Amino acid sequence: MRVSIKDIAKAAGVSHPTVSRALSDSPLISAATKARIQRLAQEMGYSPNALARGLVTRQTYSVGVVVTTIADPFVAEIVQGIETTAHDHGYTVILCNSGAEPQREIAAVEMLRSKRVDGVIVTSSRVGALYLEHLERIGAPVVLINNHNEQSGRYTFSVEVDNQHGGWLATGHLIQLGHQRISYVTGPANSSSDLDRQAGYRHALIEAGIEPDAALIIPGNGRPDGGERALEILLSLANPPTAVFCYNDMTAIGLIAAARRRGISIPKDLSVVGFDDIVFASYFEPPLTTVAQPKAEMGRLAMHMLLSLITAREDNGEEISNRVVQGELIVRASTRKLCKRVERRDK
Amino acid sequence: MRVSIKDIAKAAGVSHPTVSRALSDSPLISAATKARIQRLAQEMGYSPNALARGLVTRQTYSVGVVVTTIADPFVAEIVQGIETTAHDHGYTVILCNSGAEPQREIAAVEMLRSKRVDGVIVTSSRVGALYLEHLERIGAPVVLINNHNEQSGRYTFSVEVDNQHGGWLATGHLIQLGHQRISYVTGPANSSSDLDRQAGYRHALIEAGIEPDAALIIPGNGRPDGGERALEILLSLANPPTAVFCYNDMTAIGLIAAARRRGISIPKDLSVVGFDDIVFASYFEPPLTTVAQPKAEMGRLAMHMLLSLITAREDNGEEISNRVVQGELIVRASTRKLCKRVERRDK
DNA sequence: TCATCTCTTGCACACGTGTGCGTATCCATT
DNA sequence: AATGGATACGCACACGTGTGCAAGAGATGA
Repeated sequence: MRVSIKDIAKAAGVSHPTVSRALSDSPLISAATKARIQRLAQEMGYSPNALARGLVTRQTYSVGVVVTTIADPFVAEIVQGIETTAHDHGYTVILCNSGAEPQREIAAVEMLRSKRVDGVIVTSSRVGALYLEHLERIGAPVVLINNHNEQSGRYTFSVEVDNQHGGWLATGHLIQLGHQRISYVTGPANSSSDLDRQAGYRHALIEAGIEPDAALIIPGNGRPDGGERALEILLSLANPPTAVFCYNDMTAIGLIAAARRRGISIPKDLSVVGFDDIVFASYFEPPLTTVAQPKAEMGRLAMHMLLSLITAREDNGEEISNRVVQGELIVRASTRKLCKRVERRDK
Repeated sequence: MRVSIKDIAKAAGVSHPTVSRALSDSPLISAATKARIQRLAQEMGYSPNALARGLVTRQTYSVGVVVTTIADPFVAEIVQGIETTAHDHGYTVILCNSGAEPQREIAAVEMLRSKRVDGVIVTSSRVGALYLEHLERIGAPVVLINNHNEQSGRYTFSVEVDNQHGGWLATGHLIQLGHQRISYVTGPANSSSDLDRQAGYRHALIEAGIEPDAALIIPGNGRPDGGERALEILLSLANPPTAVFCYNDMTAIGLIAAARRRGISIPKDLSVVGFDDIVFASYFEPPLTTVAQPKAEMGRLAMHMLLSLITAREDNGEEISNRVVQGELIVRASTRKLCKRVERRDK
């Protein structure tokens, strides 16, 4: 049978409030009985009931983390950062895979609400207006990762990478290597991160005096198969590019695999840049040039922000604002200088 | 303010037990009031308090999942399987990274005990006797993944891949390709999975009439850097092997990267087999031949087993036993037939 | 008409913990 | 010796929910 503070109270010949106070190290209890009760609790194998405690204190010390799928290594690294920070502050993580199905997302949110989590971190790729409304109903602060939300509510904030700057870095790197015709392979449709990376790409081109060519924007989907298809489209172009910037590393990997099958050498015939710097980026052949997102760091930041929001509800809130972190260009071997090939300038 | 069943009771002009029964669809309540109360609950935005419910029913519908690190894509895929199955049965997953630090593991277990989880799944690489004892103290059933535990307790069982058979498959494949000198690069020290894979390796060699050579067993650590170092050792051998079976894919990747730097061609000069079939195995160059573990499936199985154990506590338990699943050899391009090279037979 | 039975609802308690407030004890001060 | 204050502890209630049991209201049969 499970031992409660009442059992300890009976064993020690005191009342249960005394035990409660002794275990929480209250100054109201004499040092002698405090020590006696603590030893007793230890001996009897007492474990405080977090449910009962949460019921009365209205604090559960647990946070919900909603992801599309934890099997995505990019997501997993973020969650790693979240969990570690949460643990260090005595918080517990409840994991929810939404699988990008709205119905499942709703169910997850309802569950978190029911469990009375102290806060929520969401790293689904897109967050519809309807979903955000549900999120607000939890009645707990919410932090979004890589989800730009225009009107951050009273208690919802976000941590995100500077996608535009990242796109600018990647494209600028290719330009500096001498490339003029540079493709962009898009990510999932309508994602704000895709649009921002693309904006950075355009910005870098214009800055260098290169006219952006709509034909060089090739649709992808953020997954390897999207990259594979993109390469085929790219090759069918009348005037194919000498370099390509991909929405993310997964896309780049697919594209490179397809290129290898077609006998196209990377980076000799085509330079490729990715985005994210997933775990294996340096182990691919060729090692992938990419824009690194500080994934674990972003998880840490999000959790810290959430902790601030949680405690800010009691204290009058210190000012918290959305946080934007910078990606970092990591040059490996999938890009190289454009040289000694006849450069075909259109128009 | 949060709405409780008492608030609904007041609004409906009934007592709170009536509301409780109406919402749980009890046959004791008339259809009319049941409908009225359910509609009222909907309107008032009622969300049941899982804490209070768990306190009285002694069921929390949440399970703890302890992993070394969720950032390991292999682990993440297992957790994906666990979470999906848990969700489908109305259960919630509490995630704990142990980071392989014993102190952290203990803390995690204590936290899970405090939260009164209904069960626990552990997929840390090694589980010491002391740790298992702590685990038992949770007072909830435990399922271990890829952790062979000799004496499974009253409520602890396991799901694991057949490591010995997997090692036999990998080595057999190399033998069939004509290789005679085959190395094995070990995993983390003293892990039972490593010993079992090595046993399968020896078994396949002996079966084929090849004398196992202790010099060909090279220490690794389960990570890429271990594989890189292994390659150097391997090259320094007087009579180097023509093929190598690595403890896992991470090791193989490191080994292949090191080989590339040394100008050694895979699979022309050296055939390489991995283990696990991590997500990117097919995207590496060359695509990796490996023994696939059904990761998501193992997660599913473990969760199903846990559900059985949980419900079996009330019903008299149906018989549950440890489960062993078979890996599958996946032949890609990192291995190939040994041919037309002078074969050096020792002794 | 009265007893019995079914249907519906309320009362009271329990789960385990935290906390405001009252009170008993003891020591020091006047 | 009486008063004051500090110290240490118990009483009672609250958090939100589930459930055994009693009780009231009708309906039905004798």
